[in-house]
Amino acid sequence: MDATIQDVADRADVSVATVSRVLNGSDRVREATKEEVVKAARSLGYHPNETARNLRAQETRMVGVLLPNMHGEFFAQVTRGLDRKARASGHHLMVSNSHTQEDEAKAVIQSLLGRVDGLILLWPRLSHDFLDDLVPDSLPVVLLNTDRSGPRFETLAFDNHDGAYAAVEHLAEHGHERVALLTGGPQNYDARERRSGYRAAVADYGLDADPSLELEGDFTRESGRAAVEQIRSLTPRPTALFASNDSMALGVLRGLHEAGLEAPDDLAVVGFDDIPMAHYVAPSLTTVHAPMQELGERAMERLLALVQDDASPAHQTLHTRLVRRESCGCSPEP
Amino acid sequence: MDATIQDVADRADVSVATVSRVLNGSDRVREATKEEVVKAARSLGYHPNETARNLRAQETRMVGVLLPNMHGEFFAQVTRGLDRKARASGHHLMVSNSHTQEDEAKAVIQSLLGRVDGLILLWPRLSHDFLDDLVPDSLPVVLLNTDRSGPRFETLAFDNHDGAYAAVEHLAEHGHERVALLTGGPQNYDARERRSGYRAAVADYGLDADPSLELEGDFTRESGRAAVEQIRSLTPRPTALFASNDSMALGVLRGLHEAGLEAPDDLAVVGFDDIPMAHYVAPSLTTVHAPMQELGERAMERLLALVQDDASPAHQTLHTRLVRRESCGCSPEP
DNA sequence: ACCCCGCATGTAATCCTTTACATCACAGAA
DNA sequence: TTCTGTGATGTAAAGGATTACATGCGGGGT
Repeated sequence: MDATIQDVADRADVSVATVSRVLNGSDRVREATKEEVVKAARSLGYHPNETARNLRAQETRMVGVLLPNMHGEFFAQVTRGLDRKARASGHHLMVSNSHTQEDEAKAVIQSLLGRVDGLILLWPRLSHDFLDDLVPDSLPVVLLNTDRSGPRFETLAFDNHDGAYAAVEHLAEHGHERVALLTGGPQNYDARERRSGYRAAVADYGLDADPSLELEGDFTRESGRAAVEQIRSLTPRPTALFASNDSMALGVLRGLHEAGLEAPDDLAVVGFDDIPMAHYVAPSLTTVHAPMQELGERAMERLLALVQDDASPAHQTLHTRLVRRESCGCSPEP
Repeated sequence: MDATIQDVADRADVSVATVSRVLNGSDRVREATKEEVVKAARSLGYHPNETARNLRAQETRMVGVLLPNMHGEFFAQVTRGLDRKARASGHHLMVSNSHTQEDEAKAVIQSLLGRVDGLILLWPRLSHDFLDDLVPDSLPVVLLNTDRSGPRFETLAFDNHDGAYAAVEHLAEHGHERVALLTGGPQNYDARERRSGYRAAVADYGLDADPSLELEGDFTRESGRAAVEQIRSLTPRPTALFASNDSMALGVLRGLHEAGLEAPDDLAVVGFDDIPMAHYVAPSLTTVHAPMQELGERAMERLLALVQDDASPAHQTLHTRLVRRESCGCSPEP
């Protein structure tokens, strides 16, 4: 058994209150006593039991984070932002990824419920009502990249519509008239918003509005790769493609390579997210930069404000911007 | 304030003991009482305070995980494995990534100390002694990809030496005689082991043992990209390269592309890790498969065994195997 | 008719820390 | 000398859940 504060008190021949005072606030305690206590604690290898502390303080300084199991790099970036901010204010992250089923996610949230001071959920197909009766009113929640309806939860999302619009606009400026879309599935919030940006740009620039140009993907690399087959079978063949995220765009580049084709000559490609890998493929990927790390940082900032009762739930949007590289036909930016 | 077990007991007109019994073991309790309690709990939106539970049970069912801030995809894979196993046995992950400084890591471990049942550290430059007096004896620890010396901590690592050997061997079989090495830095355990595998193969196959063929990298994509410059300035120029991880290998592919060169014709490239992206670049990357997710799963399994006192610290190695794709000059496996 | 046993439930100790309040000793003032 | 104020330290009550042990009630055996 680990040493308790009582053991330290005994060893230093003082009461537990004095030990606690020395170890925390260093209230007025006589210098000699202080030294005695510190010595005793060290010699016993004493570490305060955080659980008891948490129980007493009625806060855990822990934040629950729920992530979907896709999005390798995307996920890593967001987590980094979360962790940075959390640590800066002495909080810890309890992460849970790889939940696919709704009931599984439900179980995870349930099990997190009594242990965390707040919750950050990245869960693109979330329905609000569902959360409403799962989470107690007293628990602050920040939702990332999801529908911003309810007044109860804070939300934070990328400017998906404008980003997608800019991507398609750029392809139109390159002279493309048949621009395909690779979606991220009908359920996903980001995917729906990006599709609406695509459609708006198609309409505004008078591009070919053929519904068969909208191909269904699921945000995985593999679905991007598989889409190449479909694209080649379209007549007339599209000359450009907007993929709703970078993973799929990279899959498309791979698919093209396997078919002996190449971007941008055979198909101009633009992605969304600007994951680090977008730099490093050949040709490098033109994409819409989404500030993933900033998303994490802002989310944590806001959550901690909510926890400390310094704020009430709001709804923010993070701006995106197009990054021109090779896959659209530009020469890369410096 | 959230409802407590006492509130539920009052509402259901029973004692806290009965409530606890109903909510947990469902000991022998009269059916009618049970229903009454459940109803009361539901109507109050009661969730047990996990902190109190943890204090009483003397365990938190939480595991601390410390990761370096590099290795985007690598990290994600390992975490996935950890999470899977943890959740399967009702445990939670407290992760901390992006620690770079040693004292920062120290602080993180300190702050984790009273809150977790065990620790999993992925920390390639770790020195054992350092941990020895930081972590109390009673806390189980699993070290990943690090030096396997002490008897106190469990360790788990890839078979780096054999994997690297197989990679260089394969390049030799392709007929290459000047095979360069891109290292992961002198401090890093994985990097050192992989270098020793490279050297062994170079010796066994009578390849050019020129020390200037060993280039220093740091496991980042950028260092791979930068290495291309150096490789081109070597005389005679190496015809093949073994990069100590996939991130750097991908950087090399990118660097080649920028220089108007291409693998495998201008330089055959083999990596290490087999991150998912290795499939998806063009040309696809021949690499040594390291079972990252399995590493995570095994680590968690072992840690939980240690926590439950079902085991004593051991030292395991996970086998690696070469995956032939395009960047070495092979045609890809089916 | 009496006793005992078992089932359903209650009482209270315990986990470890923090902290409001109590106490004690001593110095300086009257 | 006695009283008071102050600084250092101790005592004990939370905080919320689990659980060993205690209690009380009713039915079955003799």
